[in-house]
Amino acid sequence: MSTIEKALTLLEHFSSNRPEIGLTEFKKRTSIDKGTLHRHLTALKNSGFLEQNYLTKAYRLGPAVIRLAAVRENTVPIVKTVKYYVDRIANDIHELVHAALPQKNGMSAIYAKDGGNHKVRVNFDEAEILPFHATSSGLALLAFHDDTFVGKILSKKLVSFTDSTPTNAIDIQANLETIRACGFAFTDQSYEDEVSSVAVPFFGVKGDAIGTLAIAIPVSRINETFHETMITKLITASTELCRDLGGQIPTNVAKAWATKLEV
Amino acid sequence: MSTIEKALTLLEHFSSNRPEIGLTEFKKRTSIDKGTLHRHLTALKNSGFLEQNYLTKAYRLGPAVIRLAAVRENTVPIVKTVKYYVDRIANDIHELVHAALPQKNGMSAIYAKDGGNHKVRVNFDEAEILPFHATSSGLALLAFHDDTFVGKILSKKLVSFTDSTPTNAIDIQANLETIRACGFAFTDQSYEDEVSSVAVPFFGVKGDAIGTLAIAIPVSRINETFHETMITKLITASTELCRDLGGQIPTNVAKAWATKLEV
DNA sequence: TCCACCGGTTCATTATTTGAACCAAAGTCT
DNA sequence: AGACTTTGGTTCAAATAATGAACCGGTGGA
Repeated sequence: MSTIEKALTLLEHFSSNRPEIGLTEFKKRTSIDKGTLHRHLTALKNSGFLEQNYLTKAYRLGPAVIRLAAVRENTVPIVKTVKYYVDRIANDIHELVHAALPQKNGMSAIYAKDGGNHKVRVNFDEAEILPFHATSSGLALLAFHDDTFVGKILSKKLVSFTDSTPTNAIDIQANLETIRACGFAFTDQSYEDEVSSVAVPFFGVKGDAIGTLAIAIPVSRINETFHETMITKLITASTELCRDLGGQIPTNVAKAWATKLEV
Repeated sequence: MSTIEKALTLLEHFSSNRPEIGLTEFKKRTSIDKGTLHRHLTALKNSGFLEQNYLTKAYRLGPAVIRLAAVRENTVPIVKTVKYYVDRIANDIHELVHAALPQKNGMSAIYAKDGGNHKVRVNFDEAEILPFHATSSGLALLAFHDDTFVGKILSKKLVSFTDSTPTNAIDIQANLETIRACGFAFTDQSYEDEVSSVAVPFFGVKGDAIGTLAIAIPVSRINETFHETMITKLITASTELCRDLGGQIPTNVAKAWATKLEV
């Protein structure tokens, strides 16, 4: 791993929950030498990717990322495009809907909308990293991503979040096979207790999965017909989204989705 | 300069105008060796900061920046806060208003709104880098930034964009002195022909300039009273913005602004 | 006053970065 | 068709930058 990658990996530690991280805390989280860490953090600071809380000396993300995101969104307006469909589904089914993109170690939600007026609702932290193996978003993406990537992810230690988190690579591989066949992923309390979720991938120009649309829902509100409704809504939205983005739905997925919609 | 900083500098070359850059084009723009460039670009790609157009092999910004910007905006909601004031001024004076943050080599607009219904309007490219020495935004920021930073900027070669672009460091230093005294910056066709602009800084917790609010306007529509109106609107907005962000307006600026508002 | 903890720095050792030359593929001109 | 150009990408010895154990100085308790 190059120095550049090592340094950029540090940025992954920031999230809405953990917006500021000090030198010592970084050391605990990474087991990189303090000297090295300091030099990397300083480099990131000099480049505008980090800035320091001048009182606590803790680091937080800097203004450079704002500009880059604006350029990216100007180039490939995924967030804007995805927003329309997430909102539509959320308003339709009154549950928490989100869209996520893959990062190195998991999916990152780029937009979420809770269409619910329920008292019990799924708590959702935007910009958190959702682990690939424990979430429907993650599995839906892996199922349609290249094998080397999947292999890399599944060869790492698979953290257990609940009693139902799948941690056996072989089981997961089998599940991915199922997901490939039916075109969507379903998980039951594998990341958070009492929460189930359904996800479908959406595809880029090469027919590769570039992101996911997903619904998270308290297990108490799931039943057979609602399950079907969610899947139908997701499939329809993803189909339109792929068209908007100029993406290509792989033929076998298109077929699986078509049969699902017919029923 | 560390390897990390060198690599991150590459990201500055992307803008809305130039969303994709190939290896050879990078080489032309940077005079860095092709081998090195390729390794850096690959590292950025591996980290999700870049992705490649699979047909042309050109690089463009990747999905990692979206997540980071979301976290940053969650941590320090500058864009959201600034939007309110930019919109307000734009609707008031019917001209192009924007807010910008400093990057390494210039200001980067984070939000812009054209409140105008004129036929002649200023063309504005969001996420473009506005050079410090040639724009009112840039000068307004430099005037209230630390001297070492200013020195570093002014010691570089100052590119000329129009016949009126100031390229003499001493003249600019003198101008900064004036800006410090009156609390705002004014430029006349120094970056684009036929366009004038006015800018005020806004301040962070330490009383340091962290960004600017600015108005760009075709020279044909400028007159004495409108000039004053613009400055008043900007000063009022920046004062409120600093309050929202928990920023501290340096006492001499506060004084200058107060006298300006009284008139 | 002492001690622990914080961010930050130093410098000899070590490992990575660098870049000139090279390769392969795709396009372009004759 | 064949030569030439331009593209992205790779190689490996030489040059340079990254590394990390030990150290520094300030701060906030006990």
